Amino acid sequence: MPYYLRFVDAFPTVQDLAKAPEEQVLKLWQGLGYYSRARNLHATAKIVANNFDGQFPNTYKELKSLKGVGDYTASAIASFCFDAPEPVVDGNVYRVLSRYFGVDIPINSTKGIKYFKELAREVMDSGNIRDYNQGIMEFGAVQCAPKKPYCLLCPLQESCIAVKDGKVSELPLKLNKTKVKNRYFNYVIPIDPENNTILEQRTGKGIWQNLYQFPLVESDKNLKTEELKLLIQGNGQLPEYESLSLYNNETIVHKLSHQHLHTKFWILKTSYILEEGTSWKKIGDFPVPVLIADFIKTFKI
DNA sequence: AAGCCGGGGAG
DNA sequence: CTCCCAGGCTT
Repeated sequence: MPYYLRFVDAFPTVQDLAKAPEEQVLKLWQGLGYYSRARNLHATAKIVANNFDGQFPNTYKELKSLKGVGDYTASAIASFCFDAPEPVVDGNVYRVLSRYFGVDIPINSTKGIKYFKELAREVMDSGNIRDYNQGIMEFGAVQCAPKKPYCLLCPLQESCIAVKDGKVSELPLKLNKTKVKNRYFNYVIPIDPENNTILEQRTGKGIWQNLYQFPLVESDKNLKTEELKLLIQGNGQLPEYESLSLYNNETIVHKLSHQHLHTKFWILKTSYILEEGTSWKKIGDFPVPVLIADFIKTFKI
């Protein structure tokens, strides 16, 4: 709610969002993760403002053509906002349908995605699509929960196949475990005599696209001070240092679903004035990943 | 079809 | 600690 309220306060209309700089959008999104959603939302606002005269399209097909709007979101908007008879299939719906009908097709397989969408369409209440769609999702979230669902007091327990077969805890079936990759991050925080530092924007692919961070030295293992010193020798992006010291004695392990980031923060004191740098007072203006935000919070310059 | 993308909460 | 969670895009 705090994120939502700040967001709509900053961008009351689609035009406001469309004309905002991406940095402001990302700053308001900071901490939520999945930053591509913020970028897609921003891109879609521009399309709606510029190509649709500020009017959201009202059909599933047109909605789905918007960036970041896939099958679920297009169905949700079309049904909630325009009363279109489109069934929503989110994680909750997968759970309710797979259990109630006893379907063990993996929900993340091509076959499963198609099967559950068709099943959802068959059982939906077209004449009351808003309440139906929101109801089945809420039912999945509150009653037919992932763990410890309330089967004993469930109004559907007598006709639920999973209850009958004792397979509630096994459904829905999902394939593919994510394997975790270990990465070793060394953030080097330059501090000059005027308390300037250096922030860089992450570009290209991968995590935290377009967010900011301190100069990063990635390695294939944890580094000792001398090893880092060797690596940053002749590194054009870092100034020569008076001192280089490790800030966190314990390596910080920042865990994403698919990556464990073993992180060390190094304080690099320099006597150069970082003309192109960022004043420490202003670093709060930049959108940064939680890992960086947590460091900034604890570090006293 | 498989992989990638973040962070938080529950137990 | 470990386990679990979602929807869309890219490769």
